[in-house]
Amino acid sequence: MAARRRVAAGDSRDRVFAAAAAEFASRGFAGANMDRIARAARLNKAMIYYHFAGKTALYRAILSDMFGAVRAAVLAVAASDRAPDDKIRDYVAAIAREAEARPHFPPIWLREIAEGGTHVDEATLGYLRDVLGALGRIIAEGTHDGRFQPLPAFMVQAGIIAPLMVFFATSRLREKIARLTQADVTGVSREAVVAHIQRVTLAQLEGKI
Amino acid sequence: MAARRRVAAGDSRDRVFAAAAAEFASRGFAGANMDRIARAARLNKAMIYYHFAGKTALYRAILSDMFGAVRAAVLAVAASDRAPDDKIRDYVAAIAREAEARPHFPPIWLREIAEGGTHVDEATLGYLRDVLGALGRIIAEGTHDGRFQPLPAFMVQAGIIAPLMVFFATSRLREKIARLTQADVTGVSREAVVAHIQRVTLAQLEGKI
DNA sequence: GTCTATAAATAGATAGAC
DNA sequence: GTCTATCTATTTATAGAC
Repeated sequence: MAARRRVAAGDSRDRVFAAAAAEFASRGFAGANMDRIARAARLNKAMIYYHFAGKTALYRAILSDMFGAVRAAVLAVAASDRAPDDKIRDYVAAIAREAEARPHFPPIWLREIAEGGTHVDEATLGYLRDVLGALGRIIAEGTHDGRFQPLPAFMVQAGIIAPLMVFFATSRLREKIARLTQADVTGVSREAVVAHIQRVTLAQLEGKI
Repeated sequence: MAARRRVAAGDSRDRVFAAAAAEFASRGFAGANMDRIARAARLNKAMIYYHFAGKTALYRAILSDMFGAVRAAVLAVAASDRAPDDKIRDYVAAIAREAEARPHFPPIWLREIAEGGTHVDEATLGYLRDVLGALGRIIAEGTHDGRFQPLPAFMVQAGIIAPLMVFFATSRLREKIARLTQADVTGVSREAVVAHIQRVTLAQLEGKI
C-alpha cells in the first residue's frame, strides 16, 4: 500500500460492484460469497447490503450493466449509415470491445446461457431482445439490398457470441491445458479471432459457405 | 406411476448419476444441492454418499463420463480411413451426437469453460487433451495433403464446440425470449446447425474464408 | 457511511438402525 | 442397500453502535 487514496463519494459502491463482478465471473451466482466480495472490496458484508438489496439485486445490477452496454453499442451500429457488410463487422467488433472492457463479461454470459437465463430480470431481457433486434435489422437491410440471404438472427448471433465468449473466457483454461501438454493451444491473438469471426459471419450471410 | 419397476442391482447408482447430471447442468457445481439430487433420484442423501465419496467425486464422475465419451468418439473418427474433409464432418457430427445423447452435457461444458476448468481432474484433462490431439491429427493430415491450411487446433475446436454447445444449451432461453417478443429465435433445426458448422469449419480449413 | 456482532437458514457429510 | 436423524460448517442477511 502506497499513499493514502482519496476516497470519493460512491467509491465504495464501485468497489463492491467490481469485486462482485469478479466473484460472480469466477464462481457463478450460487458459488459467489458475499463475505469474499466484501473483503475483495476492502469492506465488510454490511456495506454490500447498504448499497444493494441483496445478492440477487447485486448480480442483476451487473447483468444490467453488461447487457445495457452491449445494447447501446449495437444499437448505434445498426443506426449508423454504413453499408450492411460494414455494419456486420462493426457489430462483431462492438461486442468484442464491450466484452473485453469487462473481464467478467464472457464467463457470466456463458453461465447465463448454461442456466437458461434464470437470473435475468425482465428489463435486462429487454436489452437482449434489442440486441437481437439490431442484428435482425442489419440482416434485413442486407437482404433488401440483395447482398445477404435471410438467416435467422439468433443463428447468426450464436455464431458470433459463442466463439467470442469462449475465446475470451478460456485464457486460463488454455494455459492449464498447455502446461500439461505441448498442444498448440496458445498463439491466437485477439485481433485474429475478431477478424476471423467477422469473415465467417459475413461469408455465411453472403451465401459463400 | 404405472406398474412396479423391477429394480436391478446398481440401479440406484444410475439414478443418482442421472439426477446429479441434471442438477449440475441446471444449477452448476456450487448451486447443486445434494438433497435435491437425492429426491430427484427417489432416494435420500445417505445413498449418494454410499455410492460416491462426496459432491466433488460425484461431479467428477459426470465430467469423466462426458469427456470420456467424446474422446472415444473423436479418436475413432481420427483413426478411420476417411478423407480429411470427411473426418472433419464426422468430428463435428460425433461431438454433436455425444452432446445430444446427454442433455446435461452442453450446460456443464459451458460452465466449465466459464470457470476455467476448476473442477476438472487430471484424468479428465487428459481426455480433453486427447480430443484436441485427434483434431490436430486430422488437420495435419489435411495439411499434408495440401487441402487444409495449418490452423491452430484450439481455434478450430472453439469454432466447433462453442456454437454447438450454445445451440443445444439455449433451447429454454430461446423460448423465454420468444415468449416476450416476436423475434425469429426459433425455427432452427439441429440438423441445420450441425450442417452449418461442418461447412464453416471446412471452409476455414480450406482457406475459403 | 462504516463497522462488529449475531441471528437464521441452508447444506455437505456422517452415525447408526434396519 | 436403504433409511432417519443429526452434527457441523457455511453463509445470507440484519441489528445496532459509532
